[in-house]
Amino acid sequence: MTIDDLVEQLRDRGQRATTARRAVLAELLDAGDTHLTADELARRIHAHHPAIHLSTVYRTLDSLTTAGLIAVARFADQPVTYHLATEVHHHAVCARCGATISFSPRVLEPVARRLERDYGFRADPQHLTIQGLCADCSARSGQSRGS
Amino acid sequence: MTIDDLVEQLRDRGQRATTARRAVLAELLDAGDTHLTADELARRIHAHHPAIHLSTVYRTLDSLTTAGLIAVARFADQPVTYHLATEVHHHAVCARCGATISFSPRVLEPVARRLERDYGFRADPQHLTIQGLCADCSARSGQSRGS
DNA sequence: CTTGATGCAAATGGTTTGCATGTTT
DNA sequence: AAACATGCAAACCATTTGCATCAAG
Repeated sequence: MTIDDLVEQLRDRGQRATTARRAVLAELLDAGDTHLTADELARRIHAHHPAIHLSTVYRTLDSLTTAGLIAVARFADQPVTYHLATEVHHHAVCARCGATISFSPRVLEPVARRLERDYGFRADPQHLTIQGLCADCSARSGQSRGS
Repeated sequence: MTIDDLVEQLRDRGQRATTARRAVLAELLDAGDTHLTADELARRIHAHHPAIHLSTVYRTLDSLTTAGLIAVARFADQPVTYHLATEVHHHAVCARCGATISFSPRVLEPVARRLERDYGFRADPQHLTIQGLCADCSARSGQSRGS
């Protein structure tokens, strides 16, 4: 997966390939698994393109999301984060220490089947976040439970 | 489940039973399944207690959440909503028409088992929202999108 | 009467928007 | 050239906070 691939996809969806969009895609590609907020993206982009404004980053993220190139992830109270949509995944977040685990959509298949069977609902979970306790914290805390 | 029950629970957790808290609990009880935003709550409360300030509602919601009496639900871009924690449930939200289905935590058990087995992660999903298409929209799939 | 909750106003922080200008096609 | 994207500053909206006052235990 290269920036040119992404730019091509962009064009295929009828969107223009501007400097800002290339820059956003480049940074997201560079970030790998890491999810970035609009602000973090803007900061990184500024290193190479000081003129690209935060508001443009927001608009760009919006276009790219609409185009289906990137996906949005929402963690608790934190600002929204973005990542390439190349591979869907979900998160398990430890409520105590904040550790996050990524897991495959396959894990949710039983749920999807159940919702389809019971309600005719066709689940298409884009980015789920499941709370809980990671192995370490759950070992350390025994039965007592935090908020 | 009555307001007095709730107030008792509140006291049990060492929190004070103030007018604001009673009012918030009363409205949430009255709302039933409907999830309310802080603003909606404040508006309703104003009918009986015009002096209760929105910021107090926020603080109250915070206390009640900490006390475990109410739970938070986050829908897409909308402001956070609250509901009584009497019974945990999750939501399937139609990405097209916005229809929501509530489903039981039992549906998620296979996922919880899987996360525990694979990662030692003990899931405690407080309020999940799964996107997808409701039966109706998925039947007439391919149309324009409402809000 | 002590601790904690409230009202108010003002601040915060993430995100959006109007408009004139610049860039992509 | 036409359509669209951008920079900037200002608006927006949900939520939070400092502080003086008030109510619950």
